[in-house]
Amino acid sequence: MSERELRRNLAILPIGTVRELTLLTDRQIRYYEKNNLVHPERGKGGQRRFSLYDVDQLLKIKDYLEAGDSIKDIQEIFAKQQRKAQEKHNSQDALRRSLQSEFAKIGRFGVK
DNA sequence: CTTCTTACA
DNA sequence: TGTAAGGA
Repeated sequence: MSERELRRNLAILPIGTVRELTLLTDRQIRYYEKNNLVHPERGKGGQRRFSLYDVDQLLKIKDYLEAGDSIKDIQEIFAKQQRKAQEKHNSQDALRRSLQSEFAKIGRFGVK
């Protein structure tokens, strides 16, 4: 994982901050978590710690809900997005391996 | 004071 | 979804 991704997924925001950032109520945020739409970590005392990624997901949830989608619809949308992201990663990984292989061949001919 | 869970005159 | 209750 890149450092950029790591920071985006750093869970440090308390629910109060997330509430202000998303304009959602604590009730709604916890409800969406119960429905597996967001997965905040738990810190001391069982308190939720959200990452910027979680905030982003919550904003998407709000938009989808306002667009008329149900919780289930959103669960499916996220599942689909996750599959696509996975495929993209696999693809990039394959390209990386391919390039590494090509450069290795060139290297063997002593080109410096 | 903030957050957590549970429950519903 | 809101909100009260009772702890942490």
